[in-house]
Amino acid sequence: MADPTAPAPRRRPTILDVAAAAGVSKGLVSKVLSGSAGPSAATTKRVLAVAERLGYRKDRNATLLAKKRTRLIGVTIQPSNVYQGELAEEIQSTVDAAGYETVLGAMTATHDERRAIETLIDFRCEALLLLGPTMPEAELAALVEDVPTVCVGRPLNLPGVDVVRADDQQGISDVVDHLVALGHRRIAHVDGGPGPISAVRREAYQAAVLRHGLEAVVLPGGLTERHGAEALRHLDSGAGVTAVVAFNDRTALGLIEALESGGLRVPADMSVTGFDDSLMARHPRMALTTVSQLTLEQARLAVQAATDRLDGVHQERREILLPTRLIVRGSTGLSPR
Amino acid sequence: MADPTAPAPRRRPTILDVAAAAGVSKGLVSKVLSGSAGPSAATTKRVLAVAERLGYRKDRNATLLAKKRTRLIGVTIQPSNVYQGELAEEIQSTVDAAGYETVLGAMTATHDERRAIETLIDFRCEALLLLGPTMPEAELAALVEDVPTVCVGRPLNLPGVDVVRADDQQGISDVVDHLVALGHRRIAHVDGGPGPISAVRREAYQAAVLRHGLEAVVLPGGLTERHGAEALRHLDSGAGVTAVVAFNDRTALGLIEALESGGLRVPADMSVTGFDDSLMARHPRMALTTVSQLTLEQARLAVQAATDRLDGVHQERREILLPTRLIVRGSTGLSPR
DNA sequence: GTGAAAGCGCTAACAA
DNA sequence: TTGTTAGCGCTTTCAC
Repeated sequence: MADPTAPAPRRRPTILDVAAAAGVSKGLVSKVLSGSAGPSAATTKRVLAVAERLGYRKDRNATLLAKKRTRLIGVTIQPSNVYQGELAEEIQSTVDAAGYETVLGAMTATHDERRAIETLIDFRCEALLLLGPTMPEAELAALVEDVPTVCVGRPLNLPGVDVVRADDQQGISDVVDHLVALGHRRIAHVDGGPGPISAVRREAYQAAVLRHGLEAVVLPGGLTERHGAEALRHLDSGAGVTAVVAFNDRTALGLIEALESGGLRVPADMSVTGFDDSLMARHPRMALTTVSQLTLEQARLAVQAATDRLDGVHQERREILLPTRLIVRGSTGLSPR
Repeated sequence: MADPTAPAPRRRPTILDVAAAAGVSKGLVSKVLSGSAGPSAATTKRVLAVAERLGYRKDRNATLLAKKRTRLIGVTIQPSNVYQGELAEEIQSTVDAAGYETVLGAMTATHDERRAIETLIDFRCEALLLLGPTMPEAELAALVEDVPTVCVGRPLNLPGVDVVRADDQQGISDVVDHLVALGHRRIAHVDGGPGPISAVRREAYQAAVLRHGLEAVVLPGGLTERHGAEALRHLDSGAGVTAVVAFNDRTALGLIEALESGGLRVPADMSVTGFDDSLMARHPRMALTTVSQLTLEQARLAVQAATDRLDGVHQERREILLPTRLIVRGSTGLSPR
């Protein structure tokens, strides 16, 4: 019951179709389409017109297979993470400008970091940008052994892997100085849980309070509002704490929520600080004192590090620390005692 | 000055290397690696072991080129958009479970929607999931003419394109009903700017106030806090407005910020509502009355629509509207008059 | 300036 | 069960 008037199941045109329609060889078409010098102006024009008319598009898989270099840079990302999203967007633009292309490898519940990285390698990416990788270092080392890799946003000490991240230590140190200047003498820290960034901030906190001759009080925490709220339970053991340095903005906001629902005022009874300078921190109702990172700059430098390696500019391992900036808002005030 | 002890620039092993090392043909290796029934248990074991030892990974480009079907589903995404990130994450999981794979096409400043879609098509994606596409409809129609496409999160009336989105009309209608029940008789709307979703919500607002015999007051706005704040300028022409239905949470929060910095109290002097039920809306300091969408359900249904088409389950165009839920919080209260 | 032909690394149909 | 072979659609020498 075939309908003779129905259009043939339109096979997507190949380079051969274009070549035939333009009356040239496929080799010439390839040269025209990749913009290499050689083809005459007349041929170029004709081929381009035919390709356009046929709605021709190169098959990317075939192209990449045939090419010696792919000029592909793979980026792992957790799509639901706002910071990584912003990073990825800037990375994409920078990579574009550098004459490379990006491939995103999403990490989700069913698709862990290892799989994401493997997929990117399978695409024959020439370099990898890992946004806040969480894999065990040894595994990661084995996985990216043969491909230039840049780790963004967390410390990582692997031979061939460049690192670009914010100077968290400086950021936390500034926060503590700020609180001390306000007269606080008992300053606690809500931890970010396991993970290398938490460790950096925790240690920075400990070093900073020690420097001021104060005692370190570390409360178990995590990355989200819930963890911040729960940290309060550990706080109320009457230790006389008047200020809390939270791991990040979300943790801080969760803590504030819990404090206020318990009848305490911020900052009158308790000062609280965050980290990230997120959108929420900026709203006057929140007015969170926090630390701002140069996110876009991180993206640019990470791409730079990768392309520099690919272009043979540098060989040795690089670790780039970007400055942070303390943003003082209304969640911190003079110590009540 | 070549160092004779330096390892040869390790060429990545191909299927031929594995075949040679295992003493079988590359065809057999291919079968083993793709898990097809045929190879004996002994061969399978041996080949797998060799592949493992050599650190062999299939070249994805070669694989995809050789295969008849790619089982690839392309997803366009604005990485910095939180909702799209959440959607993408759930989409990836669902696609995974359906035996397909996703490819993300990021849209950025240098890489617009057209390019993102073209790239996905170039990968030979079998279907496309467009998250909140913004291209002109006619262009979009021509672009996705030959590939099954699902539009997520905005209305779109194109012959072959399925649509999955929240029932914004219902959501806005509920909001207006809620305000009217609180005694408000003069309710304004801060618009979301150009774009199809704004149109839907604006019209829903107009229909809803009309239904209550009230006058429609539409203020120019946009998607972010800034637009919400600016809307205030248009509001203060003493029109006696006591409640504002903002396009989304961000617009609403910007408006609240501006109102309060002008000395007005929310909701005592003015009730304000948002849309999205974002993280910020939930914080007690914000306590924004808003509308919640079933984001994850949208992701699942969108994937379902795509795979159903690919599996030949349905042919006709589908438009799926998901219910919304009014979340009443502290930003709305009794009308002051 | 243009064409011919040899791959790129894999799959899949067919033979053995 | 295993091997052989012809592509997949493109790039890239190397002649002409």
